[in-house]
Amino acid sequence: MADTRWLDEGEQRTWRTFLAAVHLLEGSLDRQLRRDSGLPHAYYQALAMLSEAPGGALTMTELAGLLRSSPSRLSHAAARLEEDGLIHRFKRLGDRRTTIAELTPRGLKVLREAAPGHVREVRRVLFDSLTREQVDQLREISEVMLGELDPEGREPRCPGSGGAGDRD
Amino acid sequence: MADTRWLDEGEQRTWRTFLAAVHLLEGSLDRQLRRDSGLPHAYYQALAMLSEAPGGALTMTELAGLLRSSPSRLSHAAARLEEDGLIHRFKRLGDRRTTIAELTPRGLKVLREAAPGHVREVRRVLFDSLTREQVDQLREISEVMLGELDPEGREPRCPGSGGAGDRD
DNA sequence: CCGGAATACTTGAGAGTTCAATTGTGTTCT
DNA sequence: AGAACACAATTGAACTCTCAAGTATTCCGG
Repeated sequence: MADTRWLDEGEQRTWRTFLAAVHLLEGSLDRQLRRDSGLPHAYYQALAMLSEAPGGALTMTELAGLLRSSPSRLSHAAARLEEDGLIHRFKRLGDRRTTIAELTPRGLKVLREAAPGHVREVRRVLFDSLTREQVDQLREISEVMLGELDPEGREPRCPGSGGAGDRD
Repeated sequence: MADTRWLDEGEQRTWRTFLAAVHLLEGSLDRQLRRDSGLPHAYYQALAMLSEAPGGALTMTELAGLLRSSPSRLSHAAARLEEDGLIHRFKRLGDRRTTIAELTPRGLKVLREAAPGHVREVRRVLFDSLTREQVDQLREISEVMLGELDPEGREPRCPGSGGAGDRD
């Protein structure tokens, strides 16, 4: 094991600032969504993905892929969302192993009501203070990271349009 | 309430890619550290901050500030770290309200052993794939975010040098 | 068409984070 | 000095996430 190449001055500053920013950003988003809609950010994202899928429905596996969530995490989330009546789960005839998650009218309503405040928050903590150039830079940097972390590369976006517009 | 300014194409792609990347990145770091040292990333960070503080000690409030952690979170973390013998807590004479957290020799050892693998992981998932320019861009972007999210602006870095070098 | 492997999802336990409430201590103002 | 306030830290409950197992179903090679 060769001796470690530590982070240099610039890298370390970047790394720590980045970690701090991300930590606060997630807290901020989560707090806002919980307060205004009762949903944690991750659950909101699930509803958002469903809303963009054709028919407002996806299999658990598809949804997990889009959210880059473990099956387990999604299962727990879906259980809660279903209990709250925001989605419902069912099986397709002829396939007893796949589960479909579908946005309920109530789920769509909650999503629609939460969306504006959420987008405002996203703008406030991120886009409002970044230049157009920085937004592009951040996308490229994120794509590089994602390439390293998720080589399979699930689709970054959702094709459909059965949903409710771009909810974040 | 004016009608919402939704994210445009570019912003949305940036936002989603960023979220996905960050989510995977945190998972990756946390998994690596837990596996190799038994510590979650947040706890590792606490040890790292202490190791850089003069005397390997900080008050809970100071440490919370550096980690951008709530007092509660830090308290729980400290309880666990103390139970594991990685830090210990005590009061200064003449001040019965402030608590000092101090790295133990064992804590320093654990940190030292965990550091190389952690830095390797940080390089692998981030710095290895970014250009020098992108690292600078990411720092600037993070600083902007941080400015918005933490206007008080705790010091981004630790002054001291009683510790064990730059452990991330 | 049978048996092993892969797939789809769920479950339960354990751990960390958050929020609200609490305790104890120092500070300040009159 | 005494009361009100602010500060430092902790606690417990609720919630989410992770990991490891477990169940059920489908696929596939011989």
